[in-house]
Amino acid sequence: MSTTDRFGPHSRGKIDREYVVSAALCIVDRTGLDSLSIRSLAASIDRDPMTVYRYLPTKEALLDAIADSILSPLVTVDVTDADWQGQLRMFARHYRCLALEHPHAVILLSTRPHRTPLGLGTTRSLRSLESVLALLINAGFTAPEALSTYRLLKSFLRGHLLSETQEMPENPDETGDRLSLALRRLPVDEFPLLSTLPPLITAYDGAHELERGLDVLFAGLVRTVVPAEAVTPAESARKSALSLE
Amino acid sequence: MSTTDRFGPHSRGKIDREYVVSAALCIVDRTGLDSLSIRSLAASIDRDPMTVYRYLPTKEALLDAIADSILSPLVTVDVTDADWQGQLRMFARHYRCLALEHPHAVILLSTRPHRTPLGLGTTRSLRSLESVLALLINAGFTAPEALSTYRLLKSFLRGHLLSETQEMPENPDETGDRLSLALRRLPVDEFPLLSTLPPLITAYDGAHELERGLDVLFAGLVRTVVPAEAVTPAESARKSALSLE
DNA sequence: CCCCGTATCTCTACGGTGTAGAGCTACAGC
DNA sequence: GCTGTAGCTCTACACCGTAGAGATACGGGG
Repeated sequence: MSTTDRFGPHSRGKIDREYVVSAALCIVDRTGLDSLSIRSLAASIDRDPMTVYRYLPTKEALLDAIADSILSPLVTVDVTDADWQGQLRMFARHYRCLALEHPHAVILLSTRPHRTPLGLGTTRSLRSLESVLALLINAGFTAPEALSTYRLLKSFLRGHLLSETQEMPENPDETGDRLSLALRRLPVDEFPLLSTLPPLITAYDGAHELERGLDVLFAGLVRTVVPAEAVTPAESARKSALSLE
Repeated sequence: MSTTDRFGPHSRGKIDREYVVSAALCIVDRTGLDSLSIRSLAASIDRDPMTVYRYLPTKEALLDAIADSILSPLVTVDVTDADWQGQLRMFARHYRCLALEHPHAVILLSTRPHRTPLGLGTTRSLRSLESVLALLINAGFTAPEALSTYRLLKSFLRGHLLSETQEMPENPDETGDRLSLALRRLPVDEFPLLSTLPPLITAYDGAHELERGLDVLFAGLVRTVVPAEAVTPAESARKSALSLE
């Protein structure tokens, strides 16, 4: 029984923190957040449970690391672009894309790190905050406005993704049917709208909903904090039409 | 050992679902969500753990019930008021108020019920949805616009409250100090803004942030979906043609 | 009166969890 | 060859959610 006695496909090679975290993310993607335990993770990397603690001090830290790893490819904004709306839109779309690659982990993104002002902690998220602030200030926002706008965008993104992953259960058809059935069964006099609109409610398009939200948000920002014409608004509106995917 | 053998202060009276749920909420408020277990709950009502299952089928159901009970006093909107912005603002403020009474449970509000389209399930939340839809449609929104707007507002509220409870850790002063210290220690060349703005970042006012978000949102809505001064139905019909696909 | 069905609650037990602490194993450098 | 150390494992503990069977008390019909 020497060291290299039994190597699985690739399982007995070198292990590092990143590998452990990605194995954890893999479990979450395949079988849901609830089924991720230190023990199941250890089994998936063919090690003893306690080995995990060589790389992560605690399960909480593991969850934080997962969230961080999902968001790690998040683009940074082009600070020099005068079209701040376009830049923020790209940023938001990219965030959504990254998040939706791991629907079972979205709740981690919206929820972690907890109890840390501005949700910073990793240098990466600091970088994205810094770049958005710079973008907005370059576009004529005051510092408080820029900060507030960043928070507004981030809150909306979090909430939207939470909503979107809730609206999209694993079996869309069946759930949609059950839902519209349930709605139609409501007392018509008490819920005149809900018992009438089910086809509308059932049809949910997350990408479209995000774009619409961004439209409203940017229009509102232009109205309330940047009354001067920063960019040609027609242009950015036109660009919103052809969305990401 | 008769039925009324030992009555604690008030503990051995009648028990019902509502009482159990409120005991659970009490534990969450006092000692955090993590410390709520079926067993700790049972101890707090001086019963055997299994007794809890007389009233709630599962711990998941308990968490849903907690979330529901927090939101249960949520006001319904005055459908006849032409000032939809004012009504929605009141609605949002009330939501925030209710949520912040239970900071440790905010995560439940934003997160449950999971995998249920529109987050409905309880008749109560249906009622609030119905009333907001009616309000907006009365104000001249088309049905799709109204629905989309409801979702937008709800996403923002969720995200905002998540953010706000993260920004407000239990010990504000110490954390604020640590934070601004950490920020000041950043490499100035890489983070010119962040290492300069800490006083701004440290000062966070959730109520103000919410109002600002609502300002932006409403301004944006006026700009993008209700440019004319409301209500003429012909007009809103025309708008619906070009607005939501 | 007893008897019994039912509602309420408890006991016991099972398989799972995160993780503390000590111990094993294999290799690097002297 | 010896030793320090990095990586990993073993054992154990306290706790968790909850299934299933049993206790206990009570209201109503004989």
